[in-house]
Amino acid sequence: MRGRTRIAHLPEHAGQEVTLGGWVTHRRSKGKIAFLVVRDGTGICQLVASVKDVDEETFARMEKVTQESAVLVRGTVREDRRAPGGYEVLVRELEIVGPAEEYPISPKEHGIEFLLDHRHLWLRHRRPWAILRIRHEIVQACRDFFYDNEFVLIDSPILTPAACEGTSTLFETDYFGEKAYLSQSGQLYLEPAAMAFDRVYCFGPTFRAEKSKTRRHLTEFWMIEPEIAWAGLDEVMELAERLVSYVVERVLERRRTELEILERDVSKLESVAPPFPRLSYDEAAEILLRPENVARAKEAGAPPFEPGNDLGAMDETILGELHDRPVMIHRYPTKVKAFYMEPDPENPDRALCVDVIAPEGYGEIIGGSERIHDPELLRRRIEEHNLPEEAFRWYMDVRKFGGVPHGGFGMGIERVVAWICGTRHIRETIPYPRTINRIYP
RNA sequence: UCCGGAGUAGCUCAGCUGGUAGAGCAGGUGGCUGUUAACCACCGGGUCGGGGGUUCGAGUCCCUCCUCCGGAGCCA
Repeated sequence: MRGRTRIAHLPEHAGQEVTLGGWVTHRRSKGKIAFLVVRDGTGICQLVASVKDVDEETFARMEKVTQESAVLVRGTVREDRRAPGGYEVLVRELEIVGPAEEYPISPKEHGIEFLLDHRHLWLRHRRPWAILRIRHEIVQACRDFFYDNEFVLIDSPILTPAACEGTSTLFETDYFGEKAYLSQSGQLYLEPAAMAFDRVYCFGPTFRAEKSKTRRHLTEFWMIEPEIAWAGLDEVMELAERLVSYVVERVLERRRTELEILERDVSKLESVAPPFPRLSYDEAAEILLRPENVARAKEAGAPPFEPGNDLGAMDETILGELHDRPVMIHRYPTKVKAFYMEPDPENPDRALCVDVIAPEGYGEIIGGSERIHDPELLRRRIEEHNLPEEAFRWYMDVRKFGGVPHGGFGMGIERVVAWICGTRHIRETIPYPRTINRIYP
């Protein structure tokens, strides 16, 4: 609507008459004076009307308008420290554009199931507002980072003919009579593109039919995946720490208000800067096997760490707590990792891979590796993993036609948002979460 | 899939050793000239998750199924 002032810009209009459009969040009437708090997506603003300043009908509307009704207001902006945000609008005219029925989300507490059932309305509230604006900043920061570092955006397909890392966790769908699967990673498509563009990345939704029921899992989540030609594990790790540090810095710089709404302890984020501590799997294993850490895991009821196995949630928490910034764990046992990871030439039982573990128990946010570039080794691995060779023919071509060392990683956006926002559960970090038992709204 | 917990008003919950349903918020009506999740008074609101059983009597005890929550594994 032309001439509408948005609430975020009210301070620039102090003393002037403005038109606001917004939704009513609270109504407080007090006899001959009435207060309305409205929200317009950019901020919140208190409206005030006194019975002697407005006509009878306008005052009656102030007192009657229901929560979440859409209103259009004309009035004068005034600085007043009693108003939330420091500015309020003295109402002259109030039009109820879209009246609201009885609104289900009341100002008191609600359970998570109820809120998720009403996610489409819950989005209007402060906490989702803050989290999703930080998500927006994180995504934009990633895009800026890759642009500034000369990465080319190569989006990967979502409908795919075969698995990247095994078929058990794929969503299957029909593709004109053939089986197709929703993508669980863009990586296989990025590797060929890295040979064409040098540095590439993709960013899109990925789908995993894992029956995970934890606060770190979604069945549909967004992943940002860079891939670089001529890169080894060290370059992959450097890129990861630079990206994560840049993202955190951007949020601290531009989303202070949102972090305050979430009551995030920002001192925990301010220490995030390169270099991140690097720990080999074997060094991590040594730490996890110390008596105090074994006892700690036992106390929490977590399964004990077994050397040679992947790290569990508790193991990641213990390792993450040792540092004030994300920790990078590299060179996991080859057998617990994906088929395409390059073995360490110094110890082929270890893969040239890295997981980045966020602090404060938020767990793995990045998984990456150097990729196998020798065609014969890759062929053997595909065979060992019982993967259909035919489906990987084009992937083999990356090695057959000028194979070079290359590597990259995937970063789960929602986990990064959860960590930076300090939200306990990942389902709040995406507008419409998809979990094992939720596909509504 | 496994382990633990919970389903009672629109929402969040209380309801003891079995005796026939309650509070706050939300909604409605009225009052109040600076409220801040405003306040005060009054009013309406329930197949106690479904099914079965024990009992004179079940929200409460037993069996069973369903749903959700927390955690594990798997992963980003």
